[in-house]
Amino acid sequence: MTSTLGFAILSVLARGDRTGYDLAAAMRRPVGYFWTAGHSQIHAELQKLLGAGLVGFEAEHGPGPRDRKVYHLTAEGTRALREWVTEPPRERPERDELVLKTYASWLAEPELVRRMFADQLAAHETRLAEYERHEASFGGPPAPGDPRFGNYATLRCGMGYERHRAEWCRWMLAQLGEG
Amino acid sequence: MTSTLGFAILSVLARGDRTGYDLAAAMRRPVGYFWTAGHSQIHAELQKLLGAGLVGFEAEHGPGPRDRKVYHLTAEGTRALREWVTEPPRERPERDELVLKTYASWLAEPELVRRMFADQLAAHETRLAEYERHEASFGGPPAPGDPRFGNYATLRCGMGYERHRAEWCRWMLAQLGEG
DNA sequence: CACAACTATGTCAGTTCTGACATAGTTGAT
DNA sequence: ATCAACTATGTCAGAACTGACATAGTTGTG
Repeated sequence: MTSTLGFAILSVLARGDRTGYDLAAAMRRPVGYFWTAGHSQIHAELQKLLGAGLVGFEAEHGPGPRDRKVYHLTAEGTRALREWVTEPPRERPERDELVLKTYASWLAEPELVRRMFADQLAAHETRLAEYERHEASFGGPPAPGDPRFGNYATLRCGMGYERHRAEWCRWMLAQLGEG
Repeated sequence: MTSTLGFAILSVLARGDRTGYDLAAAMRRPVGYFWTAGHSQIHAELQKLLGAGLVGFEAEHGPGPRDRKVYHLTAEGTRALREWVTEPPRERPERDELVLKTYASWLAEPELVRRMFADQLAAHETRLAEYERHEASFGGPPAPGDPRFGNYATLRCGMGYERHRAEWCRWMLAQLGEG
């Protein structure tokens, strides 16, 4: 019944109480690397989670025309999240615009395709360097019971992904003939 | 104006004329590896492409209560597709349920997490073996102007992806402590 | 002091996407 | 002969998602 977005929100809330605004910020970074949502969607989903009793909030007088609401997991929310975590994931990433373009790339001018992949390669290398700097700041993997383990493990996945993508881009450039 | 799904359809049609049914089959395999759509969405999108003049069709008497319609690219459709191919892709995959679960995995029983990753690893190894068998059937990379190049290049991407994922699963299992 | 950026909430219209429902002829296996 | 699977089209309700609009106090910079 609860959507994956709902569990994404619960995952962030499990690390500490947040406002909807803070949740939206987390949905950009670091959660945005593997799940995204705009703030309008988050406010709507919070209403559903509230209705299902998985989260609660405390209101305080805040900036803007409305109360500031700090959301927290309920006991039931924690239980639901814990159960969801180890259920086999149904979906693997199934939409990838670059791969779709590649599927149709035989139609296009090779030089333009080459440029697109060169740009992609540069972007992947930049991102990998960022991730590596970020990884260094951890100073080794946290224990699997530590919330930081989640961040570290997803970062490692991101690093592997960037390496795989960069390698594929290099392979594509070799196929297309350099320059 | 045309959605990415529209271009996915045009990409399939560029390889030969198809019915909506055939397009839906292609959207499962092989296009489904990087872009998915149900047949209801495909019929709706075909109406839009028709309205935009990017595709046309020829009707013939067919099974079922309605005519069978064989769709084809128009000259304008080919032009639009060719232009789209080398425009920089805006999106990279941004929803990955397994990674989201990993982000919250510190909450769960390590043994259950371990099992989930062992299952994932097995699935990736199976898929990689399938892809490798498929790759062997190509007998080397087609030239970049050949439609089969699109299939081959996306398959290579899939192989790299499965390898990267399997490696990450193995790393996770090592972190969690084997069995 | 002015102005920008940030904090913080929400609505709303429109698009996309999913899954179920509906219909009906052809083909192949037992 | 019967039955299942396949070919082939489409609708529809509802959920998910995007991007714009709306409001307004606080904080920091020049």
